[in-house]
Amino acid sequence: MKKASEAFSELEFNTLLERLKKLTPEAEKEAHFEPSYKESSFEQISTELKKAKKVALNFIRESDEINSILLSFGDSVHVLEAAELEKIKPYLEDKKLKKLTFDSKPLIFALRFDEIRLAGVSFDVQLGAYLLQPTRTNYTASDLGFRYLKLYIGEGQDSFRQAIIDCYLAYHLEEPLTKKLTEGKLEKVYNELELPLSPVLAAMEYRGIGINKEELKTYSNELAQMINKLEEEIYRLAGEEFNINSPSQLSSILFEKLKLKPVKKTKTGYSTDSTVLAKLINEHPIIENMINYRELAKIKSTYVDALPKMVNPKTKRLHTTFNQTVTATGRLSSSNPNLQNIPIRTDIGKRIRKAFVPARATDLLLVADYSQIELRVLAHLSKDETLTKAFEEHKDVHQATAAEVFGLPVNKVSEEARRKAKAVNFGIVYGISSFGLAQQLQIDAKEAATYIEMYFNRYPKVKSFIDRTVSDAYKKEFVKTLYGRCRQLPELKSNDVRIRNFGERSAINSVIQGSAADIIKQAMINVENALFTDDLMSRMVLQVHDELIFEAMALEKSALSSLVKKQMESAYVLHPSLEVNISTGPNWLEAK
DNA sequence: ATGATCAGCGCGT
DNA sequence: TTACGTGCTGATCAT
Repeated sequence: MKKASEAFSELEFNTLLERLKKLTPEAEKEAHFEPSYKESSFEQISTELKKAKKVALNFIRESDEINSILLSFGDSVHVLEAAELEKIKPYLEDKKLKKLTFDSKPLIFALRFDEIRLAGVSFDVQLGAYLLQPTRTNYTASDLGFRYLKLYIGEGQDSFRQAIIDCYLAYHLEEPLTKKLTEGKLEKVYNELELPLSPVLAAMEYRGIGINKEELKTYSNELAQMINKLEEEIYRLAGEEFNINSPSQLSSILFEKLKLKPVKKTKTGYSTDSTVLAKLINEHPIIENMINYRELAKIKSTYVDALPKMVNPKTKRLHTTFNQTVTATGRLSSSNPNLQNIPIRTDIGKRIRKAFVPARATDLLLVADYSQIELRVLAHLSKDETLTKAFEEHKDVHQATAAEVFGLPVNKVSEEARRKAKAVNFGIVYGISSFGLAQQLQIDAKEAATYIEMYFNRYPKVKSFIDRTVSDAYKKEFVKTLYGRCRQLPELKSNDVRIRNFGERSAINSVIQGSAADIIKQAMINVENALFTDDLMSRMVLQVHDELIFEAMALEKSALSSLVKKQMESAYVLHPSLEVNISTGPNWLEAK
């Protein structure tokens, strides 16, 4: 049983592991690990605290409030009442006393309410475990305790016991995890990127971003009316009422009742997604209404109605959570609410962005975005002269690609050709196949294959970079980014060619996307430091993969612009160099 | 009835 | 079936 569980874990077959756990009878979970703890007062631990070089730290919290303070010097976990926080404050703020944590960001966040700035966090179990295995879905005490300390820790502990265990693990996982990080040459990305980024993210979350609730409320009513009209029209054209939001009900209306020709299948029936609807647009008038309905319903339910509910009543602002241990590539993710997927493409969606505003109407939002960071990273890593030169000469890269691939002079590149070249560029970054490109461009696979062939003809070093990356990945079963961030690729060992192909695409994309993620993380740390050094009041509030959004004090607009541009462009010395565009406005729409 | 989970879908970079 | 995410609604199943 133990062996099998370990093997699955090793291969990161997460779902299999989960299933295995469910099958484990209670009896096999014997030898539960029981951490010892004792209720202590500040006086009882003050001597040890004074002489300590490091201490594991955790809190027991209820909503935003700290109930108990947990400290460990290695043996038993001390549980102190929250009332002792004031006495411990100087130790928490002392950067020379190393804090070992299980998950530092919530601790930093919790302390902010008591106006304590946690300093000296030298170890974070979650960040370390993530860098070692970025494709795992979670990093529980139970999994990590077993993996690195061979402890049997039951899942589903009550919150008190869990907090004690986490504190214990924060102390005792430091050595084995640090050793593994060193072995994997992950110290740089750990110490210089993830660890210092964590308090920056905490500050951004804490600050939040302003949103105009009333504007969204008005918009919700407008959308409701428009949706209502479309609904009636759809019912009329269908000849009956049905749940338009149900793909299965819609499918039977379109493909059974109205006898439209199915375009593609899903696991459970015929697809009704937007590409299918687009192909059916001339077959029946109901389709156009459906397309419009889908767009409005999506915007209303996901944004217009959802966001106002998430405004913090105390701060009147939206506070996202930036997840630092979720993505396979090293990107951040954002949740509750997700502020990394706010609409921008359509006019319907743009009104959402307009509702994102600074705290004071006199202030501004400033958006700083990296221009083509992923393609620049590709040029840098591949050292392809043609691609590098395009950036150095400040060309429109998609237009330049079109000129190369289609053999046209730049001024003869049509919108159509540029659009195709743009899809090819995206395809390269994602790890291309002619089938995928064909589907994207709605052309046949043969034509797509010639585009790809021509691309590699004109950018031979991109081709050799991709080949090198893939063959390296097969050899090592992992790939690394600019900063040494690692992604394991067990898919490359699969006997299934589709799974191996996925592994190959992941290899290419992870290096490029992950390196870009490294760079913007470095930039965030540097920008944050520079804001303090220059004593600016403006603050970074959001990150959306290749852009940073700031709340800019009106008087600081120009100082902030130059600071941000300078810090972002110098975050990493790339060849071709990094380029950042900056714009400002009274809301997020007008700052783009 | 209520909650958990999956499928389908579509928003962003 | 070109990468990486979050989250909505509806359907289904367990409680």
